[in-house]
Amino acid sequence: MVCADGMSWSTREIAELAGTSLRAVRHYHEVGLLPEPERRSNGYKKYGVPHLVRLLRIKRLVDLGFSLAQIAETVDDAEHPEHALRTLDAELADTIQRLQRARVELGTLLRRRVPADLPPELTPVTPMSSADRALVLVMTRIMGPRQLRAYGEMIRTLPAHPTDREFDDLPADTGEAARQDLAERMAPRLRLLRAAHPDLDVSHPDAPLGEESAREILATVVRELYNPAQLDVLGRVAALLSRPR
Amino acid sequence: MVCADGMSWSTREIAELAGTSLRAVRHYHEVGLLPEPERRSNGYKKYGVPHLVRLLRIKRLVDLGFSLAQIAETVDDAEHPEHALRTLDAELADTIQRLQRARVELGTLLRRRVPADLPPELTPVTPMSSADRALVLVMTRIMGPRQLRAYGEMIRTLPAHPTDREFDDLPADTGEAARQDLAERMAPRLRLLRAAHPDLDVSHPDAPLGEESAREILATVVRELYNPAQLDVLGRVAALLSRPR
DNA sequence: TTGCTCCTCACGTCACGTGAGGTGGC
DNA sequence: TTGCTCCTCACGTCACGTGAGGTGGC
Repeated sequence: MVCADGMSWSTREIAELAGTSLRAVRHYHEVGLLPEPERRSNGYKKYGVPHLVRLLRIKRLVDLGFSLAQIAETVDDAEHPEHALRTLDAELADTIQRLQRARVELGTLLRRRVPADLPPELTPVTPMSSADRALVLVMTRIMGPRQLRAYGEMIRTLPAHPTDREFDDLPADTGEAARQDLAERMAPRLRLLRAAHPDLDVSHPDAPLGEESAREILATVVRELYNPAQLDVLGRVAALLSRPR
Repeated sequence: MVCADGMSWSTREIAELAGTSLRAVRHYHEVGLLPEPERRSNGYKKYGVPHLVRLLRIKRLVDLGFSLAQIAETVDDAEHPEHALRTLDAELADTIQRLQRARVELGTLLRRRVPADLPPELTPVTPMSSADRALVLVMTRIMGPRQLRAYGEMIRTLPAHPTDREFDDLPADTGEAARQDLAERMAPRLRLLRAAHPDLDVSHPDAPLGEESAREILATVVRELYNPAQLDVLGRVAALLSRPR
């Protein structure tokens, strides 16, 4: 490939020289970013110095994070593309923030060894039933930011209580006496929790959906996540809580 | 949409509830991540609570950065997918590093208001000719890390010199006397630069390509970037430098 | 003849976006 | 009849990756 007055390169060679792939070079031809060079008599492409320089310029801008469309606009005017640089910088800053937030969550999930389907700030110290996890997941879309904060605070600080397991494992055909008994043992604790977290009140018009539909959705979800006995207990607890003690 | 025993949602509704797009929901059907719900009599899809919960789970994992293929593998087993979490975390860390490096470069480019086609560590304080810029770009691929460091150090600390512009603007038909004169005025400075940056020596077998091809490529590029008079001056300078003074 | 490199289609990837064209209930 | 929502194809996006099938010089 060495001639008297210089050198020329094959597609593979120029790709390797520039540190990109064969296909990338061809792709830059296809989109018109890099002109096709002359051919040898056998049809092989014959790249020269100008192609190498342009390819290196393209690669540099690609590595910085520019799209090929942006490169096509900026690579030719020698002036300093300040606006493009600032825009890209802002986009990168955004992306980095998103990824870092994700990493913070991943780190918390790994440290606490909890299931990955809930955000850590809504995950209690003690394990949850899958119904409870599903409910929390729905809550993240139903509640407004203020309610969610209160909800998270409650969940994270929730101490284990004997009635938790009892409720989670309640058979669908539990008798009325046992249901009433469980409700009466759950009520005082829930009363305390509500008093400790006043922002939890659903009537705060904080929600993104409006109170009406939020209530409706919540009711539907609860009805499908828990069995009849559990639903009955929840009803009894609500009745106990609505009566001033 | 409210029935006696609960609620069901249209595709648009469930998408909005979950905070994703209509098309995303349909895409999850297509790839088998989300089962299709039953239809109403008119063929409309009728989503229930299980769909909502699954969709929320998918969205959560997508937001964390998992691919749909990974989600398909992990969303079903309730156990803590530690390996997947660690792998993703490492990938995110890598990506963040890359983006941050790009931002550092962008910041330098913006502060120094220099053309974007060169890495800042190889950009001098004084403006360069486009031929010089092209040469530097090629050097980044020809030199090894050690040489590049020396080269960058030299370029960044390079003080302006009257012969710079004179060389850049040298007409192709410059007479011999003027060429010799310019070469003699350039030589002392280049001798000093070489002495100050010993690692610049091309015979360091530091390069990724091997010394032989590096020399060849460099020669070709130089021959195409500068005009005959400039090349002649470079030859005369080299001759002067090779003679001990 | 056997490898090796080069060439040109052309479809695949990933996670959807974006119409096109048609139906159903008010 | 007019809007509105829903439906199903099916092609487009972005920056290439990945063969498939053929040629040319040693």
